[in-house]
Amino acid sequence: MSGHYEGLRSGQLAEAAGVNPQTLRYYERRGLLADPGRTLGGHRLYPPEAVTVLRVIKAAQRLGFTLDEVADLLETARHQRRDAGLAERARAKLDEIDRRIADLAAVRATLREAVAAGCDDLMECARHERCPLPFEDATPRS
Amino acid sequence: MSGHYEGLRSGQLAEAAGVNPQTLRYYERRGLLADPGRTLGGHRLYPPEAVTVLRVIKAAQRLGFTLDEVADLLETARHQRRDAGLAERARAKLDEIDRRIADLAAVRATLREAVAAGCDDLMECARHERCPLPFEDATPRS
DNA sequence: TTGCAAGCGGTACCCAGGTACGGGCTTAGC
DNA sequence: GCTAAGCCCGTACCTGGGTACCGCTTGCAA
Repeated sequence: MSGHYEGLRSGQLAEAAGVNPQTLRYYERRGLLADPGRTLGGHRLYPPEAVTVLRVIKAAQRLGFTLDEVADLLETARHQRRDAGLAERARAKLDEIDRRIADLAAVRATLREAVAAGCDDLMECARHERCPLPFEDATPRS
Repeated sequence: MSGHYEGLRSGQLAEAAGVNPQTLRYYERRGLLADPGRTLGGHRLYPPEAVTVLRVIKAAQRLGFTLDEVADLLETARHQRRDAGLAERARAKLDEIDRRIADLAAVRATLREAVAAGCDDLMECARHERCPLPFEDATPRS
């Protein structure tokens, strides 16, 4: 019964989840982590499930969701709403990622052409026509 | 002979190149744009070639080069050095882009699996095993 | 009981690539 | 000569995802 509390201190949670302790406070401010309980002295005391929440956050980040999107996803999950669950947002994110891949593929093609054409000096290429580099203004496209 | 100067004022150059006038000063600070001449009153006066330089910068950015890399590329071009021309850096950038595409493709595959598996709630998935989402810690891989 | 690590809140800083603001000058046209 | 627009410089702000520093308080064990 040594007067210590149940749960994890911020340092322990940070350690367990592999993040910086400061990041916990940051996530709390951003609404990703619910306000934890406190000891009498005001130190944070997290329930063990917090480790899972952090792992979920990191997994979602790896899938390309921003912290705002993750906060939203968690909020939806907490309130059992069905308005736009993970599946739908995952589909939207898939489209986004497909677009990013397409953009990168276009850039890759251009770079390949530049290498193939033997471009070796940007300014030179810009002057002497017939260089594959896209000097004309960007097509906004969005 | 109305007493006005030859060349472009910053507003004209910005307009011609499709950038914000503030961006010109920013590029100057970053070493991408050489210090232009000045009028007697201290206003910048750019040679017409500056438009080309700006187009080159924008083209290189579109190809995924950072401003520091572009500054380097232009510096190399100006001094006629052969130490690591555009071609070599373009090849390095190609590899970088290939890696980014591969990362995105992996994320895409995971998202597809999650959608296919019918995941609709992050926290639920994290608890009930057999969800394809990568909750285990990231493989650093770099 | 006392010593010291760990945690507290608030604020500032980091990266890139810009953009905005404000007070005061210059320039161009009439 | 006058006026309006344009430009000067310095500085602060923005996004996104954190990280660091500070002086002070708590927790806990020897």
